[in-house]
Amino acid sequence: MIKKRGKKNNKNNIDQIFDSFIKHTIFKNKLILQINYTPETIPHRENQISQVASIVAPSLRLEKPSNLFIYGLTGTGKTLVIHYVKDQLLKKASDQNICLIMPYINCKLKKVADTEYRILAELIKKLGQKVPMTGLPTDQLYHKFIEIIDSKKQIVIIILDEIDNAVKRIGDEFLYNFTRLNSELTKAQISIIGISNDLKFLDVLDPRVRSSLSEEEILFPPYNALQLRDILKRRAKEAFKLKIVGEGVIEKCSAYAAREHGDARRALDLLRIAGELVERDEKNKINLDYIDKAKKRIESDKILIAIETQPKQFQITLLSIIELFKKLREKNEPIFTGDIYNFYRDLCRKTRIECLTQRRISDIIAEFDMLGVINAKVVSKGRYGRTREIRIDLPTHLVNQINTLLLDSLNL
DNA sequence: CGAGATTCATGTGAAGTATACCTTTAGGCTTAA
DNA sequence: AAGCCTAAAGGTATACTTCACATGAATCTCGTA
Repeated sequence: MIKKRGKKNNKNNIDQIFDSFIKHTIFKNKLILQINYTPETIPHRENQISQVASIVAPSLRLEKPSNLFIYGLTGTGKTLVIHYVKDQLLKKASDQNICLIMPYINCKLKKVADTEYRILAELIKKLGQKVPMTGLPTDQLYHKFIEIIDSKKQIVIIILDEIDNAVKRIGDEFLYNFTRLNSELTKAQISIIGISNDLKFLDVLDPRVRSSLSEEEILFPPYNALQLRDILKRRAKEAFKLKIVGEGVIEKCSAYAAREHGDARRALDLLRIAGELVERDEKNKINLDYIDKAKKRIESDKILIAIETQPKQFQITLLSIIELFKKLREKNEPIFTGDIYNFYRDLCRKTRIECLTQRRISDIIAEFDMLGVINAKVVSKGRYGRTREIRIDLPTHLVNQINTLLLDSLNL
């Protein structure tokens, strides 16, 4: 989002920008605020850490640990704790010369690990072998996987993050297969750690899968404002230079995040983005205004990135929704699937893009609903049929931003 | 007037198709003995 | 004869289409009070 400047002094300007970046940095170590950073200590999660640790500990004696199911809202430190314990355990295992591997898979990543096949493929890739992204029968991947693992006596702990996402998409059969994998193994043993953001996730599982997956369960409660403040303080101290963080900034961040069900990731993002904004403005103090600015930025950026990476047909569909939404904005009336499809078809005709069926568009709309970009609800309008009632609950400026992004990316 | 039938517009599931990609296999060509 | 390359054959996953049936409340119909 760098503003375009005149071409005349381009070089000078760039120089200036770079120079001020070097001179003006307010960060001591920005990595610390990044979400994938694993700190040396994880405050307020000691309990969970020791629980997880005691559950996976048997692996150090080459015994199969119980399957574990972890759940809690976003930003409650689930992934962080798992990574932490994983690192410690792997270190210990290599000290003791024990064969232990713990592949970590995030099942949410679209086009990477959102089908049974792709999860397996990813898993095999993590183990250092390559498989084609299409063309092979799924059970052949299972065989290959088993072959790799069963080559020696070892413990394999598969970590499936955001597992609820995968199950919603493709059903729970693959979990069943995974849990039964042990009976095919002779030397190695597998156990599974599932992580879910959805607290009710276990209820929708097949009872067989459910009982074997959740031999152990750990709930991660949300952080409260005090704990968030503590976490932020510790990280801010490491991340920023002295006297950068203004009065009350930490408090405000943690208050915001506490309101959003204690999401620590959010609080950290807030602080980091605020820092980046300050830096860009060449100031050297983070004050409360910047937190507000950062809050807006985060919300829009997340959505914009998600949209930018969608396939073309998804983008056209969304564009149709937005165009219709703009027409109806004043009246605040919802949009229906049929309207969208008509608009979409016209758009395709005009731009000579191949046109999908309504059946497919219906699914695409449902996917956008899952993504949270739009708000779709199936309603029956009695005599006038049944349809999805679609609304967009995003701030106007963001809708406009999405609109231009789509026009841009579709070359319209 | 109210219970039950009808209706509409589309949701939704299942099965089929097109595409892109994979492995296997057989034939043909090259090569080295 | 052995080795290597290539192309065809046979197979799969995925995205999409086609077909067919399911939904569910507003509206209609018609018997009854």
